[in-house]
Amino acid sequence: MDALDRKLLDLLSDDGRAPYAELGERIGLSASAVKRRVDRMIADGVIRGFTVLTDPEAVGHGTEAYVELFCRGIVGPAELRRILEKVPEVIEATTVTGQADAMVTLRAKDTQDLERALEQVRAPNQVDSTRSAIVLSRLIERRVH
Amino acid sequence: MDALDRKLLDLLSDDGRAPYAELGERIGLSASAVKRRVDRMIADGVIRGFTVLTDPEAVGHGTEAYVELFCRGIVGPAELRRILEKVPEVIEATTVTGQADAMVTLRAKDTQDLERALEQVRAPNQVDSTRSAIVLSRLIERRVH
DNA sequence: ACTGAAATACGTTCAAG
DNA sequence: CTTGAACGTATTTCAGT
Repeated sequence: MDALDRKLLDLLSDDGRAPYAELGERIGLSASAVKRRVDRMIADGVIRGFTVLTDPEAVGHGTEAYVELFCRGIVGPAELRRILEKVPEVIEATTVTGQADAMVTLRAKDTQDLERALEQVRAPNQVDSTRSAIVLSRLIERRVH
Repeated sequence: MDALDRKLLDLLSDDGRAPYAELGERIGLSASAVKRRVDRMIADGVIRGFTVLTDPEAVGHGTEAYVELFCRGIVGPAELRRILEKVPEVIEATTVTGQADAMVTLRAKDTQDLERALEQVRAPNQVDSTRSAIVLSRLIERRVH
């Protein structure tokens, strides 16, 4: 992970399908040298993969919400994962510091689907309560790889 | 946006660099038909681009936090964006329903850098207070495109 | 560790169905 | 809208530096 690798990640972040020759041109390397570096970063786990970015609205996920989870007693990460895994609208979940036990990001078609998903999250009796913040507008969305 | 388009997005979500021929094989189309669909989704704005996924730890963003922003008086989205734009650790920011005015996601090298970023967010006198939840462990991380 | 060339595979276009 | 063939590029490997 030197400066060239970081530049490569920046360029791939902008265009994950950019040809190696073009990437090499921008950082002063040949296509084969670029491939070697990308391959090494994949092998080292620095690069986890390549993906497509879509417009959530167009794909039917126009409604997003941040939900804090408060659990009854002590609920471990493994148990939390088992609960949240079953809800397809859960696109991200982490345990966090603070009063809440977990922070969950939900994506649904509309507020009705969001409500249904929330009900599923709250259904297990390990979950005591939730605190939701529905996304109104996006201010910033940076691709930090 | 039919069922085949959705399948294509699912496949590209898993591997954004998958060859068209391979994608076509999986959904029962030729490479050129796949290309036409992908091109159309790009033109329609359904596909916003392709990117690389990295291990935040390996890239020097091991510390993440969700921060609620409470503002003094009425602060518009445009002004909020101007404030948060200046802080490179801010990777996502949205206005939300509820008590908080905005939800901000921060990524930093460590807790020290996180603290510095938080200070920058709180510096403008439009920001009254913040409420942070530092990420301890990832439970779920789904690529919903 | 990088380069450049050679071989293979892929992306892209287009006539035809 | 899709196919399949033809053509232009890109990827991939490897010998040489």
